[in-house]
Amino acid sequence: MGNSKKKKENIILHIDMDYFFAQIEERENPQFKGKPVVVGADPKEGKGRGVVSTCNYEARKFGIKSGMPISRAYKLCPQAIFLPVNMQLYKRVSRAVFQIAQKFSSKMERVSLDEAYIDLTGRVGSYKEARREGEDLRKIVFEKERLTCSIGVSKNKMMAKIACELAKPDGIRIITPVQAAKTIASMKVETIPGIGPKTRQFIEKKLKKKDPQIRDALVFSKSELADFFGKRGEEFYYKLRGIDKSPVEEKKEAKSVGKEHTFQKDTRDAKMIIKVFKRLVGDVHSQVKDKKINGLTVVCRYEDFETHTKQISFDAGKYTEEFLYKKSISLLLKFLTQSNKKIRLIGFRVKIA
DNA sequence: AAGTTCTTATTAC
DNA sequence: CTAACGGTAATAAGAACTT
Repeated sequence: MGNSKKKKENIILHIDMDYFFAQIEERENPQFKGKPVVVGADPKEGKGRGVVSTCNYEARKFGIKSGMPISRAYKLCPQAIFLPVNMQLYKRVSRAVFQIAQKFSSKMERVSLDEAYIDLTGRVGSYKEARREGEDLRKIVFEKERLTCSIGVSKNKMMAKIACELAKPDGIRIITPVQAAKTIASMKVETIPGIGPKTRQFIEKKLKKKDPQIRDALVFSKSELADFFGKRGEEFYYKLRGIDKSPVEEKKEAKSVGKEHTFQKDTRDAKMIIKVFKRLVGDVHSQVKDKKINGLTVVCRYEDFETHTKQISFDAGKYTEEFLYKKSISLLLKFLTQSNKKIRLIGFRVKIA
């Protein structure tokens, strides 16, 4: 390759807003600053059923974390400020932030309300320059929105995200290509996107070692990983080595839309269940009424957390709410008939053609 | 036997 | 004293059913 088509060096930036929902609440309510703030379900004196969506660092000092049952968060810190999720507000702020980010490259992939990847390949010529860009972005976001964020820069999406994790909160971290593999070697295998608790447990069994590090998992060959984990296995082989070829691309249209509801108390009250279900169908229908759909799924979680689904397919087309309701209600009723257990959650989802 | 459809498991934010 | 646990979406794998 010693000619004119010298390959441009890939440079990817990952931006992640710090404790996003809670930080916005602090911004809107300065009197919260310095106090523990928890955004999520209503704790209801410790009897609430939801989870923590986001919390600030003061709340984390008490052991509270995202995804934790709100009842547990309440026990850990009953005096915290518990706030409901104000999604409208967070969406508006998210749009403002990423409008700023967009100016740094037209190639941007928003992963969620608070995270995005930006492809700087070709736009900047070096990691030194990329660092300056990142610092710039952080500065502008803070000046315009009074919110802090963290940024990671590296040779691919996965490494940029890991770099960002290391930068948190309110920081920036660059991992150059030569540093990549070595930097992640001592991290837990769950650092790799796609490796969650179940996959980790499987790896633990294979290695006869708990909390395996990435370096430990390097002993597996590509074909071994493929045997263990199928299609994902080959990906893991590369990711464990810091390699990730996935492109930065705009989020595509949703392939399905759904809604779920967890009851305050587990129930078999058909009136109530049907009433809620009807609302779910209506809400989903209003989101997709001008889209062609070709299937639907009904979800039921019983009191013991056992979760089942029933689905039907039909010809792609635009359907009325009544049609969707008629098609789905019979599936829902089967869940009531086929078990005497109380029901914890019901859900309704449609597949977009 | 191949092609859909249905169901569950896992992951991520 | 057991068990704390949302909502939304994607993807993969395998079973079940059709053709």
